[in-house]
Amino acid sequence: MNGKGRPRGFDKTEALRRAMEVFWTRGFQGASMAELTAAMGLNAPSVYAAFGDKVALFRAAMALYNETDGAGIWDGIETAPTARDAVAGMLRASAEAFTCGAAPRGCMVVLSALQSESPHPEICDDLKAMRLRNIDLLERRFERARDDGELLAGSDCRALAVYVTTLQHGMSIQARDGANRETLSAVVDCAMAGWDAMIAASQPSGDNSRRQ
Amino acid sequence: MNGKGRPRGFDKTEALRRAMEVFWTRGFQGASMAELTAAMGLNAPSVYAAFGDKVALFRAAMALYNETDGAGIWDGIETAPTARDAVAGMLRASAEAFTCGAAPRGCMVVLSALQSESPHPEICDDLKAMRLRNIDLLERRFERARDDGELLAGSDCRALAVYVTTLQHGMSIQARDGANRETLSAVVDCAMAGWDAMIAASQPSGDNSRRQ
DNA sequence: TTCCTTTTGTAACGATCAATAAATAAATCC
DNA sequence: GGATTTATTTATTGATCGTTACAAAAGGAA
Repeated sequence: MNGKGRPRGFDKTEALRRAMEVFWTRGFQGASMAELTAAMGLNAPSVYAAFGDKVALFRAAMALYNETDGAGIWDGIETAPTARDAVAGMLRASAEAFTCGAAPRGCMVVLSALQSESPHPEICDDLKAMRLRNIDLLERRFERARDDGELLAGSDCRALAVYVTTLQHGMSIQARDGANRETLSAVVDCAMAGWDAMIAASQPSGDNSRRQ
Repeated sequence: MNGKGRPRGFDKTEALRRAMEVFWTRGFQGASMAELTAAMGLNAPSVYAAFGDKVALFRAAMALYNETDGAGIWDGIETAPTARDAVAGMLRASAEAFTCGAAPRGCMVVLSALQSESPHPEICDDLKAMRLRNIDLLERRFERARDDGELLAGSDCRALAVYVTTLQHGMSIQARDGANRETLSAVVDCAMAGWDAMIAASQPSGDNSRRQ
């Protein structure tokens, strides 16, 4: 059932990689099908036949991103020996990935569809779910570190996880604004310099009333 | 020369405020003139006569944002008694502004035009310039704190300024993802808990070679 | 009143948007 | 070889994009 009919005349993965770069650079809304098909070196019907409509094409490109350029950023969270190493490794991997060669700056998950109330909320919901999953991943790692004694028994693991991802999201914007690898590394250095004091002070939420 | 001709039949500032909310929510690209004019309660020719084209309308809306919802976030940087107070005040003001009433979540400067290579790079450049100006503002405040002895003589003020703005940019994305005021406040608590250790460790850049 | 200026509503402009119909081309299966 | 199936090319679809002619409407100035 496989080799029936005229064979496809292009490399599907390579075409998807080019589409990914366009989505990554311009965002979902900013990438027109005309530009996408041109970058893929195809005519529109070939794209629609191979990937479906624009939303499906973006989802496939997003999946490819997670397998390629986006991989390796969050992979070390579970395997890192300590929570501190997990955070430092993820942030330093981000600093590298966000300023890597000719690839678009910053993270595709953060930058390619932020306007949730768009004609295609599905796309934005997908990306949001990925971001929230990363928070959960960090939170679980911190809970394990709390069980291991690396973090205090009263540590607010959720708050720490949100803090770290907040910084990582901001790094994507800095990268888009032109920050180079040294600048992003300096940001990570700042964060890690404060880490020990941060986890020493982290407490279960409740005294937010002292907000000025 | 003022009262000549037919008087305008709408409140220009009120109409601009409604346009601002649409741009804030949908972004520059995501906001169509059809939706903008509908939200403003006007027909297209009235909008073009009063504000010019879409780019000019966005710039006017951006200026209004800086005077209203966006005001008060960065105002305290120079006047705060210490650099620590400046950072804490700015971040806490952001946490409030990003989760305020019925207003769109997050910061319009960060969220409304991130795709720099768009058909309208001018808009993105404007916002980028605003963000870089905030970094400079923080850097200068930190330099003053260094002269005052609050920061060490060898502190890397630029790196600290980029770190703080990175966190603030990330907070906009968290707000868009649904983070409430307590969550953002907890992020600020984390940052401030690490602040003293961070400024104690901040050194002039140069040993970034120990990046893993 | 009669100009003169500006705003308003209606309707439409060409361009671009995502998506597709129809016809041709190239492979396998019988 | 003939039939079938899939891919490619060309051209086009209706919808929406930002923007604007045009003429009626509403004020001050003569």
